[in-house]
Formats: sequence, C-alpha cells, structure tokens
Amino acid sequence: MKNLTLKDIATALNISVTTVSKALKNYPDVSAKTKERVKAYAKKVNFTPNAHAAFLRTQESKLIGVVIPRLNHFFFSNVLRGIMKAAEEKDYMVIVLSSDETYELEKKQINRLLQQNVDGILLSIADSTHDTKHIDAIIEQKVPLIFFDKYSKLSNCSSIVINDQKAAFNAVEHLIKQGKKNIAHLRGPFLPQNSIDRFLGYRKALEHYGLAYKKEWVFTCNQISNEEGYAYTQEIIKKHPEIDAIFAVADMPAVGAIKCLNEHNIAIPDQIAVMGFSNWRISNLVTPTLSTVNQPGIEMGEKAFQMFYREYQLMKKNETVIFEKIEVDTEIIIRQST
Amino acid sequence: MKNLTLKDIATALNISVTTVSKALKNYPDVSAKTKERVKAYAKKVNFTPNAHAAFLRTQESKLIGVVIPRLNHFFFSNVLRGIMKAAEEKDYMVIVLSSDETYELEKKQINRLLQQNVDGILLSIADSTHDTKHIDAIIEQKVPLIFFDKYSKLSNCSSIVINDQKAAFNAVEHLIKQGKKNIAHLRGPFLPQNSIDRFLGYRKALEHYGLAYKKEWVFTCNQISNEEGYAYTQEIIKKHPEIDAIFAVADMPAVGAIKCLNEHNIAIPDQIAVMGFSNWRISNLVTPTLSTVNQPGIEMGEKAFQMFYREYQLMKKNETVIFEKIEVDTEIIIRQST
DNA sequence: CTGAAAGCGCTTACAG
DNA sequence: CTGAAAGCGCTTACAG
Repeated sequence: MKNLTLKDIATALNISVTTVSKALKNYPDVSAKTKERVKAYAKKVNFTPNAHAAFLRTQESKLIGVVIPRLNHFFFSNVLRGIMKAAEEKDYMVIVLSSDETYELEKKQINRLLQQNVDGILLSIADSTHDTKHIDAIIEQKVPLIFFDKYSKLSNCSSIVINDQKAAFNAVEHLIKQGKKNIAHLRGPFLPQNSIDRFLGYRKALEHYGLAYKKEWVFTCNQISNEEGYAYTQEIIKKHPEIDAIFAVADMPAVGAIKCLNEHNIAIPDQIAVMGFSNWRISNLVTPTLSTVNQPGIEMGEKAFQMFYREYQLMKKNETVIFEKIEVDTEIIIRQST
Repeated sequence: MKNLTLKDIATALNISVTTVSKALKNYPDVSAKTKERVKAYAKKVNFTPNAHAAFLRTQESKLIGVVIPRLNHFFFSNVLRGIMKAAEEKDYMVIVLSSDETYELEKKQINRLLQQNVDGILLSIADSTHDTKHIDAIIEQKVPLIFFDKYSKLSNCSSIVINDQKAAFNAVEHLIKQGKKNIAHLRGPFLPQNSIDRFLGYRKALEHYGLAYKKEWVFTCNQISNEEGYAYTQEIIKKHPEIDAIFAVADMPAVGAIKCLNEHNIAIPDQIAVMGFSNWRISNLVTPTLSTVNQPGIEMGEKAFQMFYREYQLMKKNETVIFEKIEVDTEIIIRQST
C-alpha cells in the first residue's frame, strides 16, 4: 500500500488539491460540507500528510534534536523521558544523539541535526567541550537552543540547570546538623561545572558553619565510579581516622564508600556518615540505604522542552526572545546512611 | 545566517544547479576541476543539503524510528546505545519513542513514525499489546520492521532476541551444579514472552536434572521490583525452609531477595544462593555481589540496526527479503551470591 | 466557496 | 562535460 497524497484524495472526490489541503487544515474559506467529505474520506483511507513536503513549505519539521553526553545514565535517561513526554504533548518527535562526552562527536551531532532542520536543539554539553563555535552556529541559524544540566556560560541562550552549589551546601549542612565535624569530599573531575559547583557548595557549608576545610580531605574521582569511592574510603580509614562523614559528588562513589565501610565493620552513620548525590535507583537498594540529593530529571526534561517551544513560537512570530535561566529545585533525601 | 541552497552555490560559481548537485554527489560526468571548485566552495560556506527536499526525490529519510516500552531501563538504554552507534556508522539518525508498555501509545507512535517517513522501524513490543494490526500496517507500507527483545510471533518480519529459555536453563543448571536441590523461582508476569520463557527454562532445568518442580516455589513478581523480591523471600524463609536457592526473573527481585536474606543473617550462597537475570549495574554493587545472566543489550542494538539496514538495501533494489530470526548469546556471570 | 499556479530545495532523465 | 526542465507532495497568495 503506497502512501496516499492530497492528489489521490482530490481525484477520488473530484475536487482540487487546494481544497483538499485547506479542508484538512480547517481553513475558514471551505464549506462545512466539503470539509466533512474530505475529512471523512481522509480518515477512511488513513491519509497522513507527507511531513517532508510540508516542511519545504512551512519550514517546520516538528522534530527536535537532543544531544546528551551519554545515554545509559540514569539521570539523563530521566531527562530524556521528560523531554519526550513534553514533546509528545505538542506532537513533536525527538531525535536523540549522544556525544559520548567528546567535543568532536558533539560538534558532528549538532551539524547533523541542523542539516535535518530540526526546529530546536536541546543540549547538555560534553565534559571535554572547550570551545563553542559549533554552539554559536546553532544560534546563528536561529535555531532555538536550550542547555540542560551542563551548559556553557559563554553562549547566549536559555538554560535549565540545578543549583549544584546550593544542593551541595544543603547536603553538607545536613551532615553538619547530624553532628558531623570532619567531613571529607569525594569530588568529581575538574572540568564539568557541576563537580566544581558541588565542591564549592561543600566548602561554603563548612565555612558557613565554622568547620575546618582541609584539602587532604578532598579526593578526586575522575571516573565518578564506585571503585574510586571504595579506594578513597580505604585511604580515609587508614590515614584520616578523624573523618566522620563523607559527601560524594555522586551516588556511585558513595556506594563504593558504603561497601568499604561495611567491609571494615565501620558503623554507618554513627562512625562515618555517607551522603551521595543524584538519587539513582541504587541509592535505595544498598545497605544501609544511601542519603542523597534528588535531581529531578524528568521535570528538567519537561521544562527544557517547554522552554524550546516557547522560544520557537516567539521566533515564528518574529518577536524578540528573552532568554531564561531556570533552576530546578533539588531535594535532600534522608535515608539510613546519615 | 540563512541556510544555503544549491542555487546559492550555483549563482556564486556561475554554473547550473544541476552541476552543483552532481559535483557534490560525485557523479562521473562532471569534470574533476568543477567538482573540486564546487566542493571547496561548499565546504567554505559550510553547505549542507536540505534533507527534506532530498527526501521528496529520493524517498530516503536517513531516519529510523525506535519504539521501546520504557526508556530509563538499563537494558533498553543499552540496546538504544547499540542502535545509535550502528546508525551513526551509516549516517542514520534515530527518533526514539516510548510506548510506556501500553498498546495505545505503541500504536500511536508507530503511526507518527510512518507519517515521518522513517526508512525503518525497530520495535520492542509492549507487554499489553494484544493485536498486531498496527504492526501489519508497517509491513504493508513496505517499511522494514525489526523486532528486538520482545516480539510478536504472529508478524512476518525479522527479529533479534535472546534465548530466554536457554539462558534461564543455564542459570538454573549453574545453581544445580553448585549442589542446590530446592530451587525457588521469582517469575515475571504472565504476559511478556520473556518471563514465560525464563520460567520454562527454569522448569526444564529442574526436569533435566531430575529435581522436583513445585508450584508453591514459584512466585509472580508483577512489577519485577525489589520490594516483591524482598516480600517473597520473607515468605520463603517462613514457609519453605527447604529452599536452598532462588532464581529470579530479573536483577531487581534478586536484589530484594539478597536484602531480605542479609537482614535475616542467612548465609548467601551457603544457605540460600541467589541468581539474577540481566546483569544490571546494581548486580555488581550489592553485597554479596549477585550472580546473573548477561543480556548483551548493546550488541543486540547494533545487530538490530544492521538487520534493518540489510533489508532496506535489498528492498531498494527490489530484491526479495528473507527475514531473519537472530538469537544473541547470553552469558552466565558468576559472582558471590552463588 | 473553489481552484490554477507558483514555489519550497532537491535529484535525475534527457538534450545538446 | 554542462544545463534546462520536470517532478517529489505539500501550502498559500491570488484570481474568479
């Protein structure tokens, strides 16, 4: 069964293509009777307009592109779910591409999306992205661009992020209020803003509550893996017996820390409390369950799409777009480890 | 900066649109010199052809659609990664849609993809899908369709799956070889073929090794959750002290089982061994680490795309397509819990 | 209220 | 080797 066209319908009903097109789009200058005939027939033969042909005229593809650093990552999967859900409501479809955290691939994927004439691009930039020419190209082409989670401060467009600094501050504050005084930090690598911000939030909380900050208590997890969390915790036990709490940049290192503490029969949280970040599913499955910071990925995804949609509508009307910087609220999840 | 067209290039170089088009596509009947000029210029101005206009002529969108039951599911994320990776190599992009395990949404998403003129559809059907009219529509429109993981036996197309029955057989066989004799099964719900097959594999292994099958030892996890695993394990401890091993339909219930056994200080695997299924990341993070069956999601995704690509190429040449049923090998991962 | 015609940006059969 | 022209399937300004 070949795909039907307007022409097929026009021929079948013995009217013009113009009228068919107008009838299907509810133009006011078509008689109710004709509209009814056309619509009934279109439905009967299950007609769907050719999206590509329509694009050529309307310049609207009803497609957006999403570029994420990695796909099988719980947080990004959630963001993607949110995006897809919101897109669905506006009858948009989503092309998903991964940058694998590399600058080169990110650049390539953006070019592919522009070539495909997506109506907008939602991007979470790769850790290794060091310049923004490819990003500026999007903006120059007047394609709405929304950053989510990881963004470039240099680019002139909207973004939706969580306030990592504040979230980390709150997490560490919680540890302090539990009576902890010597708090170690398993931080992330130096490049993505997130891990810098979480580190800064950690420092600020210590400062705010008059606690010591010692750089020997900060350990860098370049892979953000549980293995690193495990290894550093071993080091902490051996060399820093004064430490009574660990705040990790993410749940994986925190899970590694818990594993290590369990194996050494160190009481969690009494001897050492552990706080994660992200609220991955696993945080609720380890023993003891892990206190963490919830990052509302689905909500972020939904809002990111809505931001695109708003800007796109304005752009179509040639109205000026004022860019937004939205911060989504995080939430401390208190479980057994603190 | 407006998008450039062939015409812009033609004007700039003072040659015809035809020649520009041919030069860019390396037609043999264009002089090397002209080709070079055109290509150099196109590169300089960063020209990319309009995909929609090209489609109108070629009927090739370089887009495939993927419909999965749910997105933030470790296995499907992996499949998607594999699909995207293989697609990338052939310069395809992937539209991802979720059916949320519902028949209605699955139907709708397929229609949307057909309307978008994707070159092919990769589908893992929803648990609740009970008829296949929407699927037949794909086949009728001569759009290559590949089932992955969850498929409908009724539809005439290719599929790539794991042999759940065999995988489950091997998993249970492993428990038996560890000396276990009274093996319980936390099975999945009744609808998806996977959970039926895993159950059948379990029964076959018992039968093959002359062990008792008792239906009181089989528990249905409708949500495939760790809570169910936990609750059923509690029941097992109380009412079926003879049970010395648990084989779960998936890792989550197995993790719940481990948690329950840990809390009751029941030695794993000496008193009760636990075997999961899927090799989710968590299986390596619980204590004791969970033995499980690895489902090679990435590989399945890559192959699924390649199957589509092969069929699509044949179809373009009007050659007959012989459908394939591919089974991807699973692998038993032995860790501390068995 | 209806329809003929132009045009979106490509590709390709055909002519020269 | 180059180019004029038709056509893919729509939308919409314009004429009647």
